[in-house]
Amino acid sequence: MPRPSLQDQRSEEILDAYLTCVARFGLEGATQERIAAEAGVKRPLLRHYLGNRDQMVAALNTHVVDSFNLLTGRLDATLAGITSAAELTDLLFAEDAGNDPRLLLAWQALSVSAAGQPEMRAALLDSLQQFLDVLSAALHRIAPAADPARVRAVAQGISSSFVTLDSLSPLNPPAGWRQELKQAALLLAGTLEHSPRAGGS
Amino acid sequence: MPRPSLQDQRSEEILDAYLTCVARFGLEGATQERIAAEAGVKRPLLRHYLGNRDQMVAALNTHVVDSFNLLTGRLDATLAGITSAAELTDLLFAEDAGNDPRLLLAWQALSVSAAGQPEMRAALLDSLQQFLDVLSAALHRIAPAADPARVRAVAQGISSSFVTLDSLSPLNPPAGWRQELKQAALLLAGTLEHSPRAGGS
DNA sequence: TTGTTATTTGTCAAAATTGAAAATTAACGG
DNA sequence: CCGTTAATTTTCAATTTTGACAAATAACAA
Repeated sequence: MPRPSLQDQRSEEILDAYLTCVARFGLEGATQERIAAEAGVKRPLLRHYLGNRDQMVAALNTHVVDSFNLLTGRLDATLAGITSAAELTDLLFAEDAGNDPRLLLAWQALSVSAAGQPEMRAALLDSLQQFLDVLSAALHRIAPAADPARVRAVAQGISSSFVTLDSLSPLNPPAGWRQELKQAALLLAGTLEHSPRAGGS
Repeated sequence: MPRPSLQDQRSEEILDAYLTCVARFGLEGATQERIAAEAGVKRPLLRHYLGNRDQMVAALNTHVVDSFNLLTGRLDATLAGITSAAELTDLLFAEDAGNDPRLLLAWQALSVSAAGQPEMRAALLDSLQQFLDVLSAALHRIAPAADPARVRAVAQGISSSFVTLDSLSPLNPPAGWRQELKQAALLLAGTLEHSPRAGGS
C-alpha cells in the first residue's frame, strides 16, 4: 500500500494561504512565493497540488464560491428561527461572527479579474444571488405581507451594508462605522415591518 | 525659451490610463507595459513623468483621492438645492451619471494594498468620510428634525448601496439590481422623513 | 540658423515570477 | 528488508517586469 494521501488536506491548506494573500495583496499580488511562505511549504508544492497559475486561480475561485455558499447555507438555517429584523441584523453584524473578511476581499478581487471568464463570473454572481435569496426569504418570513419587490430591494440594501463592512476592513475604519452600518440595515428592514404593502394602508 | 512643457497634460493622461488598468487588472496587475499601451505612449515615459513604481502608486493614490474629493464637492453643491429623498437618490443613482466605476474600483484596489502606508490609508479614509459628511448634511437639510446619529447611519447605508453599484460593475450584474439598490437607498432615506425622532429600537 | 530645454525613443541589465522536469525522501503493506 | 506510491525537495530554463541611462527628436526664442 502506498503512502497515505494528503491531497485534500494540503490543497485546503494551500488554498487558505492563497486566500489570505489575495485578501492582502490582491489577485496579481498573490505571488506563488508569498503563498508558499504563507502556507509554510516550498513553492513547487503549489504546482504539484493545484497546477499552474490559471488552474490555481480557477481552484481559488471555486474555493471562494464554495465557502461563500456554505456560509450562506448556514445563514439560511440560522435565519429560519428568527422573527424580527433586530435578530437578523444582530446575526449579520455580530462582532464575534466567524465571518472573516478575507473571503469577501478575495471574492471582490476575483470579480474584477473574472470579467473575461464567463464561468468564474457566473459562479461569483450566483453565489451573491443565493445570499440575496436567503436574505429575501428571511425578510419575507418576518414581514409576509410586504411587497416582494420591496423585499428584494431591502435585501440588496442589507447585503451592501454587510459587504461594505468587510470591504472596508483593510482601512481599519472607525469603530462606530460597524454600528452605523448595522443600524442602516436595521432601519431598512424596519421599513418592511412597519409599512407592509406598497400602495396599501 | 524652451519647449513648452506637457508635464501636467501627460501626467494626467498617464494617470488616467493607470486608473483604467487598475480598475481592470487590479493594482499589481497594472503593469507598466499595460499602462503604456493604454496611454498610447512608450513605457519609459511613465518613469519620466511619474517616477518609479512606488512613486507611481503614490501618484495614483493622490489622483484617485483628489478626483473623489472633487466629485464629492460637486455633489455637495448639487445636493444643496434638493428637498426630498427622492431627488437625492435620483441624483446618486442616475444611469447616465458621469460617475465612472473605474474611480471606485481603483479606490478599493488601493485600499487593500494601503494597509501598510499610513498616509495613503488616511487619505482614502478621509475621502470616504467627506462623502459621508456630504450625504449626512443633505439628509439633515431634508429632515432637520431627525436624530443626528440616525442621519449618519442612513448616510452609511446609502453610501454602501452607492458603492456596491460600482463595485459589482465588472460582473455585469442583472439590470434590475441598480433599481433595487436605488430603492433601498430611497427607503432608507425615507425613514428619516417619516419618523423624525429617535426611537429606532 | 542656433542654442536651450523638454519630450520621446532606444537599449540594456537586474530582478522577480513562473513553468517544468528530475531526483530525493518518507510512509505503508507485505 | 523490499517494493510501491505519494510527498517533498532540488534544480534549471523561460518569461515577465522593472530600473536606469544614453541618445535622438521636437518646439520655441533670439
